[in-house]
Amino acid sequence: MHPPIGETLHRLLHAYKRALREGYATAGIELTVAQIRMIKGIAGDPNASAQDIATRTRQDKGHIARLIRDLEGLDLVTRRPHPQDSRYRQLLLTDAGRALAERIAEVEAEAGTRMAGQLPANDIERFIDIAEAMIANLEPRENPL
Amino acid sequence: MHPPIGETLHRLLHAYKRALREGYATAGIELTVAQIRMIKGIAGDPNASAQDIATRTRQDKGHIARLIRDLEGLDLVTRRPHPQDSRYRQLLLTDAGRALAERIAEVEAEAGTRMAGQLPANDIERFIDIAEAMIANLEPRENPL
DNA sequence: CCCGATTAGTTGACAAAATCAACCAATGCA
DNA sequence: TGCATTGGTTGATTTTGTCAACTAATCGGG
Repeated sequence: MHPPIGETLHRLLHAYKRALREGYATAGIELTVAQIRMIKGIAGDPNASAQDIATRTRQDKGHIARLIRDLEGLDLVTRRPHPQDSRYRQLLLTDAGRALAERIAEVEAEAGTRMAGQLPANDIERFIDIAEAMIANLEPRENPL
Repeated sequence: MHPPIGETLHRLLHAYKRALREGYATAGIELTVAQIRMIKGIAGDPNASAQDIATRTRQDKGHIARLIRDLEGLDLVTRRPHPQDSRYRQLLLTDAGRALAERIAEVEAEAGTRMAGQLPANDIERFIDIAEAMIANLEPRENPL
């Protein structure tokens, strides 16, 4: 039988986050999962603004602002004003931040491999595609095409 | 391209929980997502103990104990001692609890339908199967067979 | 039968994650 | 110029999750 999808999702993300935390801990990375998500977000899109990341990850901008502030305090991220529009603050990783991002990528790849286990790569791709489709279904479309 | 699976999972559960909260709110159900998970857990397995639910949902037993205490305070759940082993406390829904569970099921079915969107039922089942497989991969097996 | 180990449950303390609202500064536009 | 909008910051709070200590009940071996 198929368990309800909601329960499955809860348990899966829970298990995955636990695996990540363990991986980070053994790698000596002392950041929270949310902070690490931020690092990855900035690494994957340099010069993005906090607002960009907030909308992309669908998270509260206040929450994001605090995460960035903390990461800046740890000298992992720097902010510089946008040359044209000084409301924005472009986000960049410091050297330490970039080095950390690489280590994070390793840990995540490991966790991902462990999670994938014996599943064929095909299934994983399919899983992600379905998940993205479901996200799109859930999101209130302001600009339905 | 495929976004990293971790990000996808985060966003999916986030979007799903938001959809649930909205559904609960419009249905006039004033409980948190975690409390509602508990109600469902008890509804689906009457006479289960707190420990049963903790292990099944992989959640901290202290967390579970508090949720149950609150739900009992709301007259949605009752506890009675196990006839043979008085360490256990069997969990049961009250009449109000059962009535609520039905309304919850409706809201969740709706959210599930919305999330599934145009996706064929086939894909959804496949998704759940893959997710369950990944959970199994992540869980530390104490009894590897 | 007794004693130590185990198990279910409770509680305290806390950390992490998320939410909501108010607010300021810079920008864009009518 | 005046006003709505946007990016960002901060405060307050709620929800969720984690770890540890503790009680009470049960189990199992000597």
